Amino acid sequence: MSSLPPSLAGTAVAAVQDNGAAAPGAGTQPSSAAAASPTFSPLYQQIKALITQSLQSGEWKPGEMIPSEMDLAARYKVSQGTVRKAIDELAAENLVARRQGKGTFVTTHHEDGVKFRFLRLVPDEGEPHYGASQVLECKRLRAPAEIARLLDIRTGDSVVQIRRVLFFSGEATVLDEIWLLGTNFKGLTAEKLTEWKGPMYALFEAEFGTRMIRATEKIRAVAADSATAALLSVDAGTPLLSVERVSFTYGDRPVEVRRGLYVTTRHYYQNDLS
Amino acid sequence: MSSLPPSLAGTAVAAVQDNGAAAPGAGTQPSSAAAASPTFSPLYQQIKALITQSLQSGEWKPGEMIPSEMDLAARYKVSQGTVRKAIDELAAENLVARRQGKGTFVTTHHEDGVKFRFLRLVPDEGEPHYGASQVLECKRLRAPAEIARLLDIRTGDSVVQIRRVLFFSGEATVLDEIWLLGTNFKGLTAEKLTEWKGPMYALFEAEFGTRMIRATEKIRAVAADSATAALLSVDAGTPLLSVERVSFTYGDRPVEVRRGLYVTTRHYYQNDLS
DNA sequence: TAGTGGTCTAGACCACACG
DNA sequence: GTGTGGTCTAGACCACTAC
Repeated sequence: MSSLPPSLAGTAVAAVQDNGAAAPGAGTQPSSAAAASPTFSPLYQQIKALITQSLQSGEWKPGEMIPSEMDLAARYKVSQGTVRKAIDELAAENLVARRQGKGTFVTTHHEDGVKFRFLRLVPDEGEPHYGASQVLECKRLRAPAEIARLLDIRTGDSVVQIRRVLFFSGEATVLDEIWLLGTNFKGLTAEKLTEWKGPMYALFEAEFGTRMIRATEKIRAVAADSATAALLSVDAGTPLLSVERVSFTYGDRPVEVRRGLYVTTRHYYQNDLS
Repeated sequence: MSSLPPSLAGTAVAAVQDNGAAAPGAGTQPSSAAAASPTFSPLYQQIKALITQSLQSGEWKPGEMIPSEMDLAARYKVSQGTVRKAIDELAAENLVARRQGKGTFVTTHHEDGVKFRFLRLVPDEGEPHYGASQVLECKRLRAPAEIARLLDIRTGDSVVQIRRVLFFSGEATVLDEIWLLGTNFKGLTAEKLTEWKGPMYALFEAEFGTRMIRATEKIRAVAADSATAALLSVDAGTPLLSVERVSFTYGDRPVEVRRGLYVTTRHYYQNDLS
C-alpha cells in the first residue's frame, strides 16, 4: 500500500489547495470545500484532473491497477468519498474501470470484452467478430487543408495516412482512410500494421503511447465510386455508410481523422439513444 | 413541503424493507443495508425503482418538480445520500433533471433545449432547426410480422401507422414510417398530428401519457426507390440513411417502431463515442 | 484473513434561485 | 432569508477477490 513518494503527495495537495481562497488549516474538520472565487471548481473535479494527469503521464499504464481509494485519499489529503466521486466520473468516461474486490484499473483497447468500443458495426446475424485487416497503404504526407482543420494543425504539417480494408466473415466490409498526427506515430509502417493482430487502437496505445479516449462521428449515405466499389467487391453506385470520425486523446486533443465506408447489406450501425 | 400521504410512505418503506433478511429495527443506527439473499439489490436501487413507479403512475408529471431529496428521504425512511444516489442514476438516464437551487424535475419532450434528444440529424451549416412536418397518412391496421416482433406483440394486433415527411429549411429531408402500439394511441388521427406544433413525442406525452425513455437505432445506407425519391425530391437511387428505431417507455416496453429515410446531402447523423 | 470497491448514514457547509 | 441541489467529511458495515 501507499508506496507513493511523499514529494508527489505534497505537490498534489498544493495543487488542490490553490483552489479558492486560502483554505483554512486542513485538519480533520470538514469544510476544506472551495471558497467563492471566479475560478471555482469542486474538490473532486480537481482530484479527477490530478488522476487524469497521472494517467496521461503514464504513472499508471493501461491495464494496470491504480492505487486504492484510501491510498489516493491519503495522497491528496481528501476523504475517500471525494476520491470516489472523482473516480466515478473517470469510470463513466471509460478512462478507468472498477472491479469490486480487486481494484480500479486503467482501461485499455487490448481488453477482451471491450473491442467494439469504437466500431459500432454489427452483423445482422451472429456475434460481432473481429475481422481481418488488409493494409493498402501507409505513408507520410502533408496534411490537406480539410484534415489539418480537423486535427487542429496547419495545412502542410506532417501526417500519416493509412488506407485499409476490413474483412468480416471473409467479406470486404469496411474501407478506411485514416490520417494520424505526424508528431505522434513516427515509426508507423505498413509492416507494423500488418503484423499487428488485434485492434489498431491497441497498437497505438502499446507502441506509440497514444490512447484514444473519445470520438465524434458524422454519418452520411454515399454512393460507391468505381475504385471503392472494386476494393469492397460491390457494384459502383452501391449505397455505403460514410463515417467520418475524429478521435481525441487526453485533453481533448484530436489525433486521428478517419473516414470509413461501410457496406451495410449484412451489417448495420448500432446506436442507442437515451 | 412533505405534502405526501403517510399511507404512501408506509407502503414505500415496507417495499424497501422486504429486501434482504428481516431488517433490524429501523432506528437511527446505520446498517439498514441489505442482508445476504439471492435477490439482493442495494437500497438506492430500490428507492430508484420506487421513484420510477411514481413517475410511471403519473404522481409527478412531465415538467413538474418531484419532492426534495429531504422529503423523499423522510418518505422512504432512508438518508438523503441514498435518495441522492437514486436520483443521480435517474438523472443519468434522463428521466429527471436536476436544477440547482430549484429542485428536481421530471423531464419532458416539450422542453425548449432538449428537442433533439432523439433526432441526431444536424445541418452541415447553421443551427439545428425544427422543421415543418407533413403527415401523409395515419391509419389503424394489423401489425405485420416484422413490426409485431419488434413491438413484442402478436402478428395482426392493432397498430397505428403514420407516414410523414419532415422539411428542414424548406427541403424534404426525412421520410418517416411509424408504427405505434394500438392499445396506447387510441384517438390518434392525422388531424391531431397536423395541428400539433412541436415534437411528435411531446404530443404522445401530453395526449396519450406515453413517454419515450430510450431508443435503439440500426442504421444502414440504402438507395431511394422511385416512390421515396418523389416524396423527398431526389433522384431514384440516391443513397439515403435508413434509420430503424425502436422506442421504449417505462419498464423497457417497446411502443414505437420507426423507419426513417434521411437525405444526407446537406445534413449528417451526429454520434459521439466514448 | 486482509484488501478492495460498494453501500449507507449523519451532519456540516456551499452555491444557487426566488420572493 | 429560506429552500433546493451540490460538495465534503468521517465512520461503519457489506460484498467480492485473492492469498
